[in-house]
Amino acid sequence: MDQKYRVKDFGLADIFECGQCFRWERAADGSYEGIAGAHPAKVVFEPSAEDRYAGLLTVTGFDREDPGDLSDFWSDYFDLGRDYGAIKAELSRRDEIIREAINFGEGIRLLDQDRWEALISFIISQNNNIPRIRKNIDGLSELFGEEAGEIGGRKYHSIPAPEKLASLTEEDLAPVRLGYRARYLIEAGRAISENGIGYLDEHLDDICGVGPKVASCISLFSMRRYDAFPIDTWVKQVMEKLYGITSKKEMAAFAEKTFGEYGGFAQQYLFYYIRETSACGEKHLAK
DNA sequence: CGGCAGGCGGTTA
DNA sequence: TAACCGCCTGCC
Repeated sequence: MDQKYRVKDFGLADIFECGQCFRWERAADGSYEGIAGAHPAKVVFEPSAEDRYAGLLTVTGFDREDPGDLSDFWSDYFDLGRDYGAIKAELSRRDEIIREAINFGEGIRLLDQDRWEALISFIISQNNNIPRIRKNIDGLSELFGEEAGEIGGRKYHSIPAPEKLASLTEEDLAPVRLGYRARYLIEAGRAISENGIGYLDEHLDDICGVGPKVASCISLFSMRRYDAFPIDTWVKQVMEKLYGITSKKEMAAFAEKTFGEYGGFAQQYLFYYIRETSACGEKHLAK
């Protein structure tokens, strides 16, 4: 069943390539196919003639079983209720330097992702590179997740549930090539299957394998903590380049002072900007 | 071959 | 509390 939305401040590449998610893939025509939680879908955006960041968004679901009405699910997922124009204007007003980054990623929106999916994804992301992160998540899902649907002959699987992960051994997970992260995933499975997903509200950083950066990503991308400002190697690069700040501590203080409750949005604009414009980013994308 | 990729846990001072 | 080190893996 198709869902159609009139959107603005919206760009598929900006949204899916700005570092917040790992399970969407660009097709030759610029549409994306992927899966959010247990919902596989094809996402098409047709920009208007006047504004390439405004137009018609069509989400076509390919759920294996009838999921019921997903119009609200996708609206929430793409954060369609938020006025990104206002956020961009406010950030630009607070800080002139970030304008360049915002101008570069005008179509970015913060996806409202599933907490369990975010927890697993960002544990896997540590000391890792994006192609391999994607590979790890796909492999984990294909081997141990539930079949969720099929798009054009390709089967999509959800990330295995906490109970499923808790039942596995590191040996079971060896084919996924997670390295030392396998143990962290199993322990996360145990923590959540025993205590429920609400455990993350108070104990996110008690989970083994979740340090400050990973916790910050999970908070921002799945717990609506929009003030979170994850500082990774890319953000370090861009803060040094644009602001001349060198220490992580100063970066955090600057972000809190300058971007405040919009830190997460600022982080996404900055991350995407440096990833897509730096020589390192170009090299990475070429592969 | 060493270096590195969207860090973290553990140890040490 | 801060600084440092080793780490699975895959690709340069």
